[in-house]
Order: sequence, then structure tokens, then C-alpha cells
Amino acid sequence: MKADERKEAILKCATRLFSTQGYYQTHISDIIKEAQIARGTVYQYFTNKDDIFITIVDTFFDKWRDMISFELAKIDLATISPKGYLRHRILQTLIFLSKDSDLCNIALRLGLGLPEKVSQTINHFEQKIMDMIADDLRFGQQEHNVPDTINVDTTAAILTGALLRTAHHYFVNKRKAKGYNAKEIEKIADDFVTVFTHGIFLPRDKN
Amino acid sequence: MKADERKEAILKCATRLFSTQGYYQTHISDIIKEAQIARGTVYQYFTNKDDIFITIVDTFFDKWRDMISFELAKIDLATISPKGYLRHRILQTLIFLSKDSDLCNIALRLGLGLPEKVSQTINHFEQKIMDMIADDLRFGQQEHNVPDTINVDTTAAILTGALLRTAHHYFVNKRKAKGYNAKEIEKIADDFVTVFTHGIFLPRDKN
Amino acid sequence: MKADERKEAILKCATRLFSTQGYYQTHISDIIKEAQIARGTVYQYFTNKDDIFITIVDTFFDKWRDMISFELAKIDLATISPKGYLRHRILQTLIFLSKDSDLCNIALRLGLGLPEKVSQTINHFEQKIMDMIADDLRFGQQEHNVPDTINVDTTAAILTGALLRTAHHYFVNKRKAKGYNAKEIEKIADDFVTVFTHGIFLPRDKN
Amino acid sequence: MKADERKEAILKCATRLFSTQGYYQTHISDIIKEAQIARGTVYQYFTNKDDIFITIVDTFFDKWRDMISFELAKIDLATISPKGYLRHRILQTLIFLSKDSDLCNIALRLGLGLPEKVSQTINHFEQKIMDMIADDLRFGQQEHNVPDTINVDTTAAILTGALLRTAHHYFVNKRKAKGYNAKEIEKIADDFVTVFTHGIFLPRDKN
DNA sequence: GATGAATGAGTCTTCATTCAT
DNA sequence: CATGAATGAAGACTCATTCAT
Repeated sequence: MKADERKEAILKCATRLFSTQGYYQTHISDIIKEAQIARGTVYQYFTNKDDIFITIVDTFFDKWRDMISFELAKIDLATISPKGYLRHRILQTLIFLSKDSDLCNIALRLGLGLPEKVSQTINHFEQKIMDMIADDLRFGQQEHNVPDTINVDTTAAILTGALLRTAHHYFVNKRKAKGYNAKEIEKIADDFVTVFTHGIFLPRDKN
Repeated sequence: MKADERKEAILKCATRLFSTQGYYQTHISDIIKEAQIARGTVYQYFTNKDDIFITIVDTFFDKWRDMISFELAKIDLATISPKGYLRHRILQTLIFLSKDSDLCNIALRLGLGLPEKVSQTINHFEQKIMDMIADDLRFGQQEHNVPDTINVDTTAAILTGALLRTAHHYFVNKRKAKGYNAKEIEKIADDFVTVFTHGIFLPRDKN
Repeated sequence: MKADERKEAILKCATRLFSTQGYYQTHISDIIKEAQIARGTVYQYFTNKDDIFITIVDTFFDKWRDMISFELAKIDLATISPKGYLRHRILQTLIFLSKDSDLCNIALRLGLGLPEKVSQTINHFEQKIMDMIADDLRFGQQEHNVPDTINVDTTAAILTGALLRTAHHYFVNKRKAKGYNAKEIEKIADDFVTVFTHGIFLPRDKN
Repeated sequence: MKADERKEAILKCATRLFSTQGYYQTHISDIIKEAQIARGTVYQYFTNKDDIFITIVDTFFDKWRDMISFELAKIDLATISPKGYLRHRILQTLIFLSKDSDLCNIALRLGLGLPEKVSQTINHFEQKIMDMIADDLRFGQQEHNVPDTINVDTTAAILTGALLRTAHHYFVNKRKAKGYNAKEIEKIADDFVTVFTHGIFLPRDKN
């Protein structure tokens, strides 16, 4: 087997394992068993375990960027509608992510290997949030406040992702020493609601 | 120090450490150093490391649920508008999450401890997606397709979270053996765009 | 067993092993087998293998320094003869080194673990030099050029050690880019011979 | 390149590396990188790593022996004075050792590759002994007990080498089960001092 | 002869957990 | 209850050597 093929084979096995078991619970032993190679062979192609993982994510990222550029070149920015533009972007990204479930799992950092029991606990938490949101949406549809046209499943995922990430963005990444005050949080909530009330396009948008 | 206080003290230290360094990179040694107790003492209150972590997340979840019930009881479902309802829900959750940055980080599973270098790689990936989305939004505002009233920062976080979680929901959680076909993915993308085009409320909604 | 005793026990075993098998051929496995402790115990007292070795040498060095100071304080510099002074120094150092054969071997860096076969080759080389010198000395005694009073064995060791270290001192430590020229080497040889011709005391020295 | 040249090239590179980094810290990888050959090629000329090292030392030893014989043949034993004889031997050996700093370092076994930190510790020890001896000598010169004609630098190296090797000779090589007693050590010290008091030539020696 | 990919036994080191005091 | 010394299974990584091309 040629060097490139071997490297590729290792990455392939490692990707599946990292995705399934997470970073810490994927051991070199697992990788070599899966790839049917000797322990030392791994280290002929990668300096260490990190290197394997980083290579996977970096490659994935590069492919994503290439895809983005490639797709961007295909559309006519002068004529496409904003909605069409958004749809195009979303669709391409989804298609891209759908191609490799393992990479999707890794890159979305949602399966990075906590011990089974620990993992369940968190999943349970997130699921509860999503369920609650789905219930709210269904109730809204019954009450005719929420249009029947929206997909409850997708929208619940959207709102959960949106909510958790927004929280993370402000309260972890842009965390403030003395925390956020009531006013500031209300502002964030209002910005949040605005998006989901009117959408993100101007009303005169007829597309 | 009483048993309850001691247990609480351990959890407090563990929470900060788990949030900062992640599950695997937080060692019992770190916890006992921080809590200034002996190694064996930890095992008098918790059966093992997992138990500590699970206790933290479970407690957090219970508090969240209590908060939800409590807040739900305070509003009058008969009179509140759908938008008001959404705003209320979002606001309470954000307030709740804002109170404890560490717990927020843990529960959102975004800081669960990969080695520094590895962590950076993924952060970089997510940041790029968010940056790209923010750029799109700003461009939309210049072209007057996107209202100036939306907050680019928040909306970028919303869209990133929404997109990644939607992808994860379908392509990892509800993954199909033979993958999704083009039609199915287009359907998801359309559902996605719909939400962000019209919002999630019926047009007759005047609130 | 108390912490101090255990640490001491580990050092004792390690010292013997390092001396016998050298640094690289002494494995943690050997040490724990010898000390009858668990693998992890070693790392409770030392950060790593180097730390053990360095602790041994440093302790030895400290003891030597203390001995030197202590002995120096006991002699009266105003009345002692130079020869007496030299004798005192040498004797104290020899007594010190004689106390622990293993430490002597380690500190003198003459047995620091090359593989057996490799070690033999070098020993052989050094032995030949020493043998040759001893032969020269015995021949000198037969010819009545060398006094019968000198101890051939000791003197051969002296000359071998003196010669090799002098060479090392100049040709390795104080090595010159373009090497030493004939004149310079003759100077070193002359200085060398001077010491062994007249001794290192002035002729008027009657002690 | 011919077989002999290739073998020579490998030995040359290996010699420098062994001298610089020591036996254990010189890896086949280092040698092939330096010699710009393939990994397998080394094993076409040498059976293993030891073989390379032993070849180096053996070759060095053979050269030394040849030199000794050659030089011995040039002098007239009937007429040369004992001092002249010693000078001749010392000078030839020094010239020989001065020619190849790396080989000198290897053969003197003073740089055979302990990890840097470990190595420093021992160097420090040896240096302290040498410094102390040099101080003693300088003090002796001030007091006019030691002739100004001796070279302090060289003599310190001589005494250090002499002392350490003598200790090694008796306490390691010829070690006794129950150690040496005070009387025996005094005897060694006296023999040692004798050499450095009167030199190793008979007083009637007028050379 | 030359190559360099592959091998795998062998090392150090880590760290959650136990248990005698 | 609290302590912290002791444990040892488990894991990452190394590197001399082999062998098919």
C-alpha cells in the first residue's frame, strides 16, 4: 500500500472512532486494530494522537471552505434574491455536512467522547429543552399562532441550537467579569425574538 | 464543616474545573487541591468521578426545570401573546444560563475539554462559519435586504447554532443508513429558510 | 512505612541499580521490583526517572561538600605542612568515596550503562592503557629509575586517570576549532611531566 | 560510492554523533539523516547499533596500539632517560588523542550520553572537585609551597583524574565485600601523596 | 546494493480508586 | 469522618530491526 493510501486509511478509521467514541476514549490501540496495522505505523504518518485529530478537522474545514468558494462562484449575486441566497448557502452547507456523518459529529463537537453515562446526562438535558420547545410550537399551531407550514422538528432544532449558542456566545465567550445585568439580557432576548418574529428579511421583500 | 457544606464545596470547585478544563482534563487531584481536602474525602461523598459530574449536570437541570415551572405559573396563558410568550421563555432561560458561566459552559457541551491545540482547531472552524454568516448579514444590511434593526452579532450566533444543530439533529441523531437524498435535504433547507423568512408566527399576529 | 523511609528505600535501590546497570539500562520496572513497591509509588516521590538520578547525585555532592567543610575546619592551616595538607585532603576524599561503592561508581561516571558488549570494548581500551603504564613503571623499577617505594598499582591508576582527564580537559572541554598544534601539546606534556618528576611541592619542602 | 567509502562515511557520522549525544541518545535515525543514506543501508554494513559503536572504539584502539609500537621502535631504550621516556610516552598519547576530539570523548567515556539535565548534575560535581583542587594549588603557590613552575590548570586536571580514577580503581573495580578499613585507605592516600611529593623518579635521577 | 515502510516489544508515565491508620 | 500513601491497569510513544521491492 502506498504512503498516501495508508495515511488515508488511518484517517478514515480514526474519523469513525473519534466520532463514535470521542477523542479521549479513542485509543491508538483502537485505531490500529481497526486499520489492521502495527502500532508504530501510526507514528510514521502522524506525530501523535493530536495530530491525527487535528488533521481530520483541518481537512474537513478546508473542504468546507473550498465548497463555499466553489458554490459562491456559481451564483449570480446581482440577480439572486436574499432569500434565494440564504437558501443556497444553507442547502450547500447541509449537503456538505450530510455527506459524512462522522465528520459532522466531530466538527459539531457534539460527540467528543465523554464516558457513556456522563454523555447521557447531558443529552438528556438538551433533549428536554428541545422537547419543551417542540411542545410550545405544537401548542402554538393548535392555537393558530404558529403557522402549520413550519416544520416543528426542524424548528425545534433551530431554536434549541440558536438559544444554546447565543447563551454560550455571550455568557461564556464574551463573558463579563461582573456578569450581565437584567437590561443587557433583555436586550439579547429582544434581539433574539425579533429574528424569529419577522424573519431576517425586510418586509418589502417579496421573493 | 458539615457534610452538606463539604459536598457543596466539592461540587463548586469541580464545576469550575470541569468548565475550565473539561471532563478528562480535570483530575481528582485538581479538585482536592482546589477544595483543600484529602483525596479520600471525595470518595466519601461521591462514588466516583462520573458521579460528581453527573450530580452537577443533574442539579443544573433540576434547577432549570424548577425555574421553568415557576415562571410558567406566573404568566397568564389566556392573555399573553405568542410573541410575548416566546420572549418570556427565552428571557428566563437566558437569565438562568447567565447566572453561572461555568454551568452554562458544561451544559452546552462546548467546553468539555479537549487538549488545548485540538480545541483551538474546532473553535477556529466554528468561528469561521459564524464570521461568514455575520458578513452575509452585514452585506444584506448594506443592500437593504436585511433590516438594520436586527443585531448582527446575536443573529450570527443564532444562525450558526441553528444550522449546526439542525445538521446534527438530522445527520447524526436521526442518521439514515443510506444517507439523505437531495430531495430530503432540500426539504430541510426550505423548512430552515421558511423560519428565517417569515419568522415563526402567523402574519396576522399583530403583537 | 513513613514517607521519608520509603523515599530513602527507593533511592537506595535505585542507586545500586544505576551503579550496576547504568542510567539507561535501569528501568523503573527494575527499581520497583527491587524495592517491592508499586509502579505508581515511585512517582509519588519523584517526578520522573531523571529526578531520581539527579537526587542521588545531588545528595552525594552535598554530603561531599559538607565533609570537605567539616574536615577543613578541623585542621590548623597555620601549622600544617603542604604535604600534610594534600595528604589530609586526599585521605578524606578517599574515605568518603570508599563508603559507598555504588555512589562512587555513579559519580565518577565510569559505569553509566552502556550495553554490556559496548562497555567491555571501552573497558578493554582503558585497561590496556593502564597495563602499559604499569609495565613501564615496573620496568623503571627494575632499572632503578623508579623508586621501589611507589606503589605500581596506585601509580598506574594515577597516571591513567591523570593522562585521560588531561586529554579530555584540553581536547574536549577546551577544544579548539583548528585543534592544538605540536608546540601546544608539547607544552601540556611538559607540564604533565614536571608534576611527576618533581612532585608538586618545592624542593626546599622538607616535610 | 564504493562499499568501503560508504562504511567509512557511516562511521564518521556515527562517531561525531556518539561523541556529541552519547550512545543511547544517538539513534539510527540520526545517523542516516547525517549520512544521507537509507535506513536499511546501515544494516548492510553493520549487524546492529552496537556493532557500529564497537567498530569505532576498536579501530581507535588499534590505531593507538599501532602508534605506541611505532613510537616505541623509534626510541633507544638504552640511552633515553626515564624522564625522557615518560615525556615521550605522554607526548605521543596526547598527540594521538588530540587528533580526534570526538574519539577522545568517546574513548574517555566522559560524554556517553545521559540526558542533558542528568549530565549537568554530574559535570557540576566533577567541576567542583577540580575547582577546589585548583584553589588549593593557587593557595600553595602564594604560600610558596608549590612551585610557580607548575601549570595550575593542567595540574588540577591531573590531580582530579588521578584521584577519581584511584578511587574507582579500588572502590569499584577492586571493591571488597566489607569495604576498605581506615588503615588500607591511609595506605592508598600515602601512596598517592608519595607520587606527588617526590615525583615518580628516584632523587638521584639527574635527567 | 539501496530503499524506506512496517513492525511490535519495550518504556515511561498517568490517575482513578482503595484502605489502613 | 478525614487522611494520604499505595496501587496497578492502562495508555501514549519510541526505536532498533526487518524485508519486500
